[in-house]
Amino acid sequence: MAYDQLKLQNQLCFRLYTASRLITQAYEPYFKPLGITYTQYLVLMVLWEEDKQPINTIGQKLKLGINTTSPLIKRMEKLGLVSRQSSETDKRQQIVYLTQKGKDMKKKAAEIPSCMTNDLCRCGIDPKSMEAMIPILDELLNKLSVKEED
Amino acid sequence: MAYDQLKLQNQLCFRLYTASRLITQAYEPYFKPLGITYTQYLVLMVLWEEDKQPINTIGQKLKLGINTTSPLIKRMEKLGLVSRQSSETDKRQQIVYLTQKGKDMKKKAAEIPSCMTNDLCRCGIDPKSMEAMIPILDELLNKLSVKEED
DNA sequence: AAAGAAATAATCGCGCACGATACTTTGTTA
DNA sequence: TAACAAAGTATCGTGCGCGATTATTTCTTT
Repeated sequence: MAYDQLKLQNQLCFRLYTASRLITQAYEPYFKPLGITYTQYLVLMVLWEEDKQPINTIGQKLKLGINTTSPLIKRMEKLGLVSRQSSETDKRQQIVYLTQKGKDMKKKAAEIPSCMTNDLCRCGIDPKSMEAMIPILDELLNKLSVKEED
Repeated sequence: MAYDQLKLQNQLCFRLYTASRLITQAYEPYFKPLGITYTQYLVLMVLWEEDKQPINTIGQKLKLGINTTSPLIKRMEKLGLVSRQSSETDKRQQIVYLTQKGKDMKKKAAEIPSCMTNDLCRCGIDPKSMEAMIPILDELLNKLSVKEED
């Protein structure tokens, strides 16, 4: 049984890994004109929903470590999308906030999700099937996130 | 509607991306003692199933480009897991084959999938739910792969 | 208040991923 | 056969992800 499970085709992880990569690649044509990456888009979404958040909070929402978010925000700062300043109540915290360019990007990016949905449909992908995965993925993410907090 | 879709919680891509990362992290404790990474494990699985394959074929099976696989194989060569030699019929092709160390690794890695299954169960994750995702992911991967070939 | 623990962030090193480019070998076409 | 197109590979640059370490600030405990 162990040898069977070794087979590539049986691996859930490989499918998730590949699906993630291929969908991110499908997003790419929409991000390139905006001059951002998928990960930067995620950070922007967090900030569009609520501006001025500590860098660590952003990382928690994206489930990324500080060692990933810190340089990520730094690059976004260099692009002029965000800026940061130390919290007055806690000097350890770096509060990240959107610049005007970062705010304006929201309008430019507004159509990306619907474009992506259209693209996937055009490939013959059934949106209903995809939606069926969401609760299962949420269960997986919740359980795995809890595990991380041990 | 576009603004609704912008919200992080509605994004399938983010869930796939995060699930992939968290599961790969869960694998990590098993790979570390073996001195390999998840991606290298994938290459090994391809070769365990059929030894001596062109580097490009390996990449196609993993849906990775030559610009990823080439340096990847190079690192695995340095680790002594694989070796390569030019095809005699087509000097362009680099045939990758397992060394003894690469073959021996199969036995060491044999228990990883069942260990992972156990770990996930211990987190309260229902294997049946996970299996339900596999055909949906396969549909997604097939459709997206076809798109790539355009 | 002083000492130690915890939280937050930054940095380093390494291994992916991937777009872009260049090079060699093979196949095709005029 | 010569010129050109295509296939296969390698390399470079950039941006992640993440384990590990360090530094600063805050909290806790005595």
